[in-house]
Amino acid sequence: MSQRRTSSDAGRATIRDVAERAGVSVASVSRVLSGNYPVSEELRRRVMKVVRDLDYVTNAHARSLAGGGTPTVAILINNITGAAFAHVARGVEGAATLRGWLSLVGTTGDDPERELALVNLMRQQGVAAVVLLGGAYDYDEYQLRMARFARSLDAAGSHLVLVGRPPLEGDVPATTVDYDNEGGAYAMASHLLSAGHRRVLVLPGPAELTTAQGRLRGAERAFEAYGVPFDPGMVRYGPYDDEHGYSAVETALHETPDFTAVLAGTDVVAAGAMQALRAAGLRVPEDVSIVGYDDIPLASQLTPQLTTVHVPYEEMGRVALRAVADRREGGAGRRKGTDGDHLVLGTHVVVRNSVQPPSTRR
Amino acid sequence: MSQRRTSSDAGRATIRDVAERAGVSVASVSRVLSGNYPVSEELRRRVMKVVRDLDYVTNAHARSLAGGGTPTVAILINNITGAAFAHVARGVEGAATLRGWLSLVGTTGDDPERELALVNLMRQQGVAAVVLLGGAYDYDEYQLRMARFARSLDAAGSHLVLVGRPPLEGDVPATTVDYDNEGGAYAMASHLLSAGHRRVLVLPGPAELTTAQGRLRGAERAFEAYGVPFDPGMVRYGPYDDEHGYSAVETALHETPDFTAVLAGTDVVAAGAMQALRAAGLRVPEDVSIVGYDDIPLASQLTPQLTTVHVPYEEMGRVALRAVADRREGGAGRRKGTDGDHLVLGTHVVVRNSVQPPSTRR
DNA sequence: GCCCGTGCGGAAACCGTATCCCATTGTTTC
DNA sequence: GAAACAATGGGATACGGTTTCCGCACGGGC
Repeated sequence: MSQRRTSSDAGRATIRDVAERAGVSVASVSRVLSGNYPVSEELRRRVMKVVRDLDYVTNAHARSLAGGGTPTVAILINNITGAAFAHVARGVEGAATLRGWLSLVGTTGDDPERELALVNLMRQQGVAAVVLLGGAYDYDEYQLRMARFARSLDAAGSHLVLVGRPPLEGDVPATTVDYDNEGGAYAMASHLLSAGHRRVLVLPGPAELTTAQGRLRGAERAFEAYGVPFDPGMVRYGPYDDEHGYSAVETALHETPDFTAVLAGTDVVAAGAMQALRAAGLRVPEDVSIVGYDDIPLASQLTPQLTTVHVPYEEMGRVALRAVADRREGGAGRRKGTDGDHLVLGTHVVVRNSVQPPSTRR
Repeated sequence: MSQRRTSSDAGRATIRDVAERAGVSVASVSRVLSGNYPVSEELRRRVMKVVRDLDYVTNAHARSLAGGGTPTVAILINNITGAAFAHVARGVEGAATLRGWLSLVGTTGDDPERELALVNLMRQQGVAAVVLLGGAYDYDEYQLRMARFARSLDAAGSHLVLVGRPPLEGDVPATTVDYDNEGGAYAMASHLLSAGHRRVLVLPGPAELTTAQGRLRGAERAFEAYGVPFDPGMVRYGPYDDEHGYSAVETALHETPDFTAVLAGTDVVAAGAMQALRAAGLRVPEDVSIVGYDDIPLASQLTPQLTTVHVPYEEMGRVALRAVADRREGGAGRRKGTDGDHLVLGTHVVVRNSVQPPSTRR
């Protein structure tokens, strides 16, 4: 009633149409096309000609129902336009394409409901893996939720991959691809400290986000290592966007104006912070040094170019895909809980022009 | 031989498993789940309980084979990490999600071979539409190639949508969603001219790219309208990236150093140009004014914030999806060549802080 | 009390492809 | 020259759903 095929709807050609028109059986056409069975040259020519004439392509749904089919990987992401995760997506997509895999993309918009709906949708699609990108909100429910996803997917012959999130606790069938978040922050803060900065404004990001927590922890550890007391009053949480960077600096300039450097949780936050400093008549890095995190293209487009922590986002994407591909080839029956299900990639500081020893002027 | 199911592979639960376990027929389960047929409360409860127990989800492939299924839209893009087209992708994806549609993403990497392969792949997937993003290279072959795509997809009950590309000539079953590219460039150039600039360095982009051509044309028209002779020697073609912006300005500072403004084909190019100017000891906008095109987030993150042309990328994505959705609801049999298959969205100048009347100093 | 209409559940026919198994033909070997 | 064999094509079936067509049981009206 709601949907009906009109007779005028030619629809797409089926393998039967091809077989009929070529005067051969359906099985033969299938064999010519998949090429995994010996066929005579004559048959191949006849079939291929009709295929070209009809502009026939096989129906992927039917094919995957019948057993064959292209493996598909689903990429779930909060926000496509975030540069960092766009790079991960590119890594996954690129590696997938290289193997002839397909990639589906869905955005969750930070909504747990949509996340659930999307995971189920992907389960319906029979995807080979679901890759979940981005820092997680560290609510109690998170672990349970992800564990449930992992088990559901696993039971359906699929697999959950967490990228840029903390690994799951316990014996959960999921793979985690992570980077040395805390270590990067440690190195970055050390860089500032060794340049002589002592009063540092820290903008870690949203307090509940695991990446922000790790970056803050790294900074604290660096202060400790340098024997410099860490002042919690210099920490200002807020979203990972330039507006927060701007307003946080603006406020700090009133409340704790003695800082000589800004440790931003993200390059984008650093960009906002830089603007606020400029608006206040302060020069970067002469008056205030500033560093970011992520090393997205923006970092080198700012003036001065931003010293930041390089995170191998694209590589993480590739690694994530390789992990699921390997697991799929190596027999799906691999024992759960085996190692190799938590991969950690390194980070490193990229020194550019936004850091200078503190000026004596301020 | 290559692939075999082990008996230990539980696989996913089928509708038959659910039916059996609930002690009802397969048809009943299907009806409960799709909800388009009256079922007793008792039946619904029984079935839903088993569905939850088994964590069952329907097989999307089987479903779409049998007629139903979620419509899917394919987004084909050169480079996921380009900010502008990431926004279009978000528009498409968001609108798709809103209607319960799915989105597939593929990247072509500017390779015509891959583009062809992907279009065919999407055809196999039976997608409702293929959305092709990005400026096109204006080779002779382009029109033929796209026309072929359009007809193939149309014959298969799908549809081709070109976003940010010039419309196809002749009676081709495709939809184009475009923006007033030339008009935006015209307005942008006029803005510079009315500020008093006469010697303007123009960096339109790659000479063969349709968007670059349009932007250059708009600038020329503005010069004409202002009665200012347009000097072709001030035009420097090159890729849409910051390195080109940098090197073009660097060269120009040697060869034609009398320019007082830079008209960049893209915000990213403008960012590179700005860096080169700074490196040469020139201030923006005091010594040289600079404008971009696209209005991506970067534009407002630079210092000074960039005056640029706003292109409604996300809106274009939404419009593109709406176009295919409408066409699908309104009966696929809509006469080809009817109007409504070329939509043009407006652009406008966003004035920020990177333009100032030319200084007398230089 | 009987008949008929209504509402709900079941059996079966597809959807388009891959593949197993068997039949046929041509080739080789004794 | 016949039999065994390799090569190749065809028929049938399975994949997991949706949907149409039916039949059954139940209830109300006469």
